[in-house]
Amino acid sequence: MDKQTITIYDVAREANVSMATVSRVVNGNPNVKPATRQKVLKVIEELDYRPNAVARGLASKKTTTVGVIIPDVTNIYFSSLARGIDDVATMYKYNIILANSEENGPKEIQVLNSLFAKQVDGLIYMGHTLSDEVRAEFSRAKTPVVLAGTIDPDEQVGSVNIDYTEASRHVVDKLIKDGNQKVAFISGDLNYPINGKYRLEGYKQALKANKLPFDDSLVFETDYSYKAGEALWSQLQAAGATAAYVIDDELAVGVMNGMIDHGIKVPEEFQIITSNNTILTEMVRPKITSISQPLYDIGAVAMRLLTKMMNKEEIDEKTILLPYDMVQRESTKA
Amino acid sequence: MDKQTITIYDVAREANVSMATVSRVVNGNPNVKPATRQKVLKVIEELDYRPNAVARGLASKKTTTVGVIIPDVTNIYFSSLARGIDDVATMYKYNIILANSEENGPKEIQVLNSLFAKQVDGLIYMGHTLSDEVRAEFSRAKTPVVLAGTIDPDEQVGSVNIDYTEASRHVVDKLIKDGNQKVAFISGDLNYPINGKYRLEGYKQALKANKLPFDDSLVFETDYSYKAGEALWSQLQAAGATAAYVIDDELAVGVMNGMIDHGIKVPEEFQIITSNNTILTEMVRPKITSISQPLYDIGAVAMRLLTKMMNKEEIDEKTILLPYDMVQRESTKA
DNA sequence: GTGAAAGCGCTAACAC
DNA sequence: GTGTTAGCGCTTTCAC
Repeated sequence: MDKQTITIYDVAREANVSMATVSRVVNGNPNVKPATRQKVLKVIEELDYRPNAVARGLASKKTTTVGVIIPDVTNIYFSSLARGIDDVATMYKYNIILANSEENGPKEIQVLNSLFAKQVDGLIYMGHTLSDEVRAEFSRAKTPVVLAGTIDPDEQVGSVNIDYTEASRHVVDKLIKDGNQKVAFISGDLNYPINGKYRLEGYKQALKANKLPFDDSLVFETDYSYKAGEALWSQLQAAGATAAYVIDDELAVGVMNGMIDHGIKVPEEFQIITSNNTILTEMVRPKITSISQPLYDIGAVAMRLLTKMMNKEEIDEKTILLPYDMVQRESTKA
Repeated sequence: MDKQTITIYDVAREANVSMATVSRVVNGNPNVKPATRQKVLKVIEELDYRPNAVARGLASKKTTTVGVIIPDVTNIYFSSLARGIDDVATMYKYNIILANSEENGPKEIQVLNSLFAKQVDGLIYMGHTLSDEVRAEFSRAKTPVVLAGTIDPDEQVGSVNIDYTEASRHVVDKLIKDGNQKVAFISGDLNYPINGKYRLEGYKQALKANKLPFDDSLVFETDYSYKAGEALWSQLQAAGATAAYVIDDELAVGVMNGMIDHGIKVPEEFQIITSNNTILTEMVRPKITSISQPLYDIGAVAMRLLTKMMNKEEIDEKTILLPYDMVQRESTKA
């Protein structure tokens, strides 16, 4: 037997006012006489009344909830973005429905449908790529969408990223200038535009600027995992690489440990630069030089952009690039 | 001008049936003639009808949404739990509202209120401790609650953990048997029962079993952070410790690196065992011996338990202990 | 400054 | 097997 849930109606009755008035005080509407407000507040307190957000959502067509699609919360890159998202969401009184997509097509679609069914006011999408099916779902629902740390080559929806091409060019250039003629590009799936298009392009630009030929055998496509990196040492040796730019920190740690475990000295004989500057880069020995992306900020700015969209505010620019940096550590020459 | 949202009513009209029938087919109720079902399905397709979960939630008083309180998604220990939670939630058609608490009292309460206002069907709480205020909120809302990787000494609500005392006793015993007379206990906040009560108790039990005195100066209370660990080396040296049991992996890596960076050899001169067996333990050199907790499973089992509670199924035991293990690596003697 | 009343889109008896 | 009809608890015109 549920202890009867108490509603706005109960409060109205006890306070001798109408539901509308109670609603006004609950929502901070200024058009209420102070005395009335006090009276209502007192009754709310006495009855321990708690507004039902579901009913409010139905009536107002706003849920103050946003959906967040994440490939895997367990991945520090994405969870850092998520943290930024949640913090500014909280700041603006939104809650987050978090869903792991595994970047698995059917599951992604199902999850999106479920979020839209729940009438989220907006959506933040994170992933390595944006499939046509997902894009189709975005336009089917009229809900505003922002991508965080995720590229949409078409720039149809809002997005927050760094300039991956430029960052990649920057660090590969450094590696070359430090004396490496053969710099490996160690990537995840090259079908992801962020890898195969942007970062690879930056890699090529650096080669070109230094009048070095592009050599296919120096491009490695592998899993985003520690183990995958660990296994790469012999192929890197075979290809004659003396340095590598790696697109993921776990992968980079794997590459480095694989090298070291097989007697190759870092940075003396092999140099490494990675991409995400997660705490990992500081926990291993030698510490790894890295591009530093403002992960938390990417998430935070993405959520901020989304709040503007949800409020139908004027947006000056919906494709945002945040500045990156490079942190010099022990896996490269100073 | 919103393109008019289409409702169950529109479908009913177009299909020449009642709203009830549409509702039945949408919800998979078998009491519908196949022919009718087909007709309705066809109209749903044509109109691109999508059920509104908010309206459903209001009418049925079930939102198929559960709240999840997490101190920090960015922490791999908690995000591993969260991943297990989300996977079985999805399996049972629930969505997760994820909220970072920072283990900050007022924020925690506010977040809880917001989740309850959204009428979550259940709640999973993660944290290092359970304040009285939080406990009070739990009982104020009649919503079922399960703790994941979190201790409630009172066992008032459901919970899933490992036996921290026993695990702690086990590894400290090993360290002693391996020849260490002075084993440090490196902990986070000792006010957290999981540390100050359970794990410390296991530490003491191991000492006692080996007829070693308890020595206060071997107990270190510090932050759960890499930096904090790194700074500990001199105090450990001063105390004469030759081994340590550490309650967090990041902290353990910090302790180890601090030692190594100051010329102390691990494991020859100092041995370390940590608690969470996250991927970190494999990424550093030497790799760190660890208690292995089934983090994903703790989350998964917690969510499973919660589904049972939400369905008001019979629960045999709401305080669940999952088995732990120890993984021997390079930071201890074989 | 306040109230009356019409929904929001759906479920859940209950009747037929 | 299908339809009717109350609500669910709140917001939001529109009057006054």
